Amino acid sequence: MKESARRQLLICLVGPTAVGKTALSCKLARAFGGEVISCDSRQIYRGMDVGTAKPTAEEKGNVPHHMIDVADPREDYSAARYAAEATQAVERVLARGRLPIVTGGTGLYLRALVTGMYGDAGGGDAPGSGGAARIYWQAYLEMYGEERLLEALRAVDGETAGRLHQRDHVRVVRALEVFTETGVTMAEHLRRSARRPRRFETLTIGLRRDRTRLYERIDARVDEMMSQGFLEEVRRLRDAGVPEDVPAMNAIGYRELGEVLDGQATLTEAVARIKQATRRYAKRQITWFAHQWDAEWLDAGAGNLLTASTEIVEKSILS
RNA sequence: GCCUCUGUAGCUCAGUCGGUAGAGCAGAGGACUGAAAAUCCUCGUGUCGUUGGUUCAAUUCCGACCGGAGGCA
Repeated sequence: MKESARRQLLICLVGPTAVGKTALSCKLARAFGGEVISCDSRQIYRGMDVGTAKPTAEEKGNVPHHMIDVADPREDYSAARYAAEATQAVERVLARGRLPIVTGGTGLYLRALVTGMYGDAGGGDAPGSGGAARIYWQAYLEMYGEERLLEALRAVDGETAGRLHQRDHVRVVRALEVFTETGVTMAEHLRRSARRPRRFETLTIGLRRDRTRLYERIDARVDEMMSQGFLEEVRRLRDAGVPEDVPAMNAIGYRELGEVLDGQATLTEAVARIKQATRRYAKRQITWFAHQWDAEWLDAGAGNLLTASTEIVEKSILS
């Protein structure tokens, strides 16, 4: 009975970058016999260690981690692929009778794992990325401009066109791509997926931290990354033939340090911009989780963090 | 010491032919379903260096002073 309740339960640990998720996830995993499922769109990639603050062997201790180092930086990863692979990882953990602790700051990936992407369940599969429709609409944008691109979307899916901004090319192109390839509007896909049951029960703990302190931690961590060889890591990836325009290399830090290697920026400038970009990123994460995901929020700076989170987990496991 | 330029938002600056001012960056808030560390949206009151003068009215014109840059000695 307890077994069947547990089968479905995922513990999720979310929050902005540098808030302290890694440390707590390992402690919780030890306390409950759990395994960590990383939910981070950049720790996915092999060879990107320092700059993504991947948990070190020391941090991990004997806690198994999944969904780290599962792709080559040259690959175009996606939320859907994450959902598929992470689901398998979760199921393997559950099959071992252990508790999956999904930890990370990539909201879209968490949603993909827990609720699934649209198109997953009937109604025609949504297209992946890089298909013919994508290329077509991208070319259309080049040729006719963003205004006509949005008009094209309005003609078939006024609802989505109405909520997207003309300049948000990524989303406008995606919405057109979805309709072109499936014959179903994105708005309709979203409606259907909202009706679909969740794939897992979740209990989400959100970590927050005083903004000033969070930003101080970010700044300090970037300095730490630099002293741990972040620049050399970027050089190594380049030398290994990773192109600079792949999604992986568009990650914070990798692009700025790439410019340093190209002689287009000084190291000092780059470090300052990495810190700034990371702070902005943290703010976007805070906003996303605050409005897009239910969580029980705990102050990561509080002394009783482990006890508080342990209590929350225990309560949900037993209920 | 003298001459020239300069002092306006956190920073770099624009501007007001005299009617208390606005850009970029920084910063803040928000959106978000197969690119998400991505992509996109919204938000600009500040002793206009200080102090006198002229004026109905000065950040704007004039003087002095203080700070900064350059030039001549």
